[in-house]
Amino acid sequence: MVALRGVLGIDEAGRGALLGPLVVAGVLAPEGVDLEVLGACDSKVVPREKRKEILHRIAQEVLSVKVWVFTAAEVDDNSLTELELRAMAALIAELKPYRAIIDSPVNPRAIPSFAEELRRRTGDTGVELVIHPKADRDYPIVGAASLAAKVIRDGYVLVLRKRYGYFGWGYPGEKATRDFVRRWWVREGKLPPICRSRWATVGELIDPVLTLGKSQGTGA
DNA sequence: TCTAGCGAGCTCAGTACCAG
DNA sequence: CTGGTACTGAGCTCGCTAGA
Repeated sequence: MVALRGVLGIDEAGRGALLGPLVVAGVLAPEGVDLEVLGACDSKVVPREKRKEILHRIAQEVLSVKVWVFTAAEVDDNSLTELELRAMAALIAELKPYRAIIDSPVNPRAIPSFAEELRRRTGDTGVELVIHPKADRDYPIVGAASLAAKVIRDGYVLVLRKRYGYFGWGYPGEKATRDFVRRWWVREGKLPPICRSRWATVGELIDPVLTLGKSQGTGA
């Protein structure tokens, strides 16, 4: 296979979610392609229903769009940073970009050690690593990856809803998500298989007595 | 009515600091 | 030197408000 050298943007979706997968996406494009014109930007400012349409346009102009999906069980067994390192190293190894621009998943002070570890894992690919906080906002190629990750995660969520029932988008702040976990716990006596059991929120949801005790203790 | 902007509240991980 | 804790900052979405 002939390597198509280009710029790779990497971003993830679902990091803070309680239910559903963590998705890491990479978009490889030739340098010079104006993805901003196509709508590539920080996915947080794009309405959910428009993301798919923009991604479709972007996909027609880039060399490759790849995603890695980690289940809730995998998130339970590994740190989020470890999983992201794994996906990023695999994306770089497979797509062989000359430059990879990554939305930093770690504290700015931790970027040097994160970059060193990623470089160790990518070996002698010669890739230039650019790790930047809020890169999805500042680099259209990372914005495109951000959109891809969110669209793919949304797709997974829709499939999971069909199988397990409605649970919102899986974030702790959503009532639907919390209600779903509570109901499942009451009905099944265990956590749903799509739930990240080590999240602190889970303990509060399935142990209302403890939570009540805590709220009573801190109140009044 | 729709969209954009901002803040709130949730998560985790890395670093710095302090006590033993 | 080691281990625990606090702080900081990254991610995520939702909900409210203002303006077009």
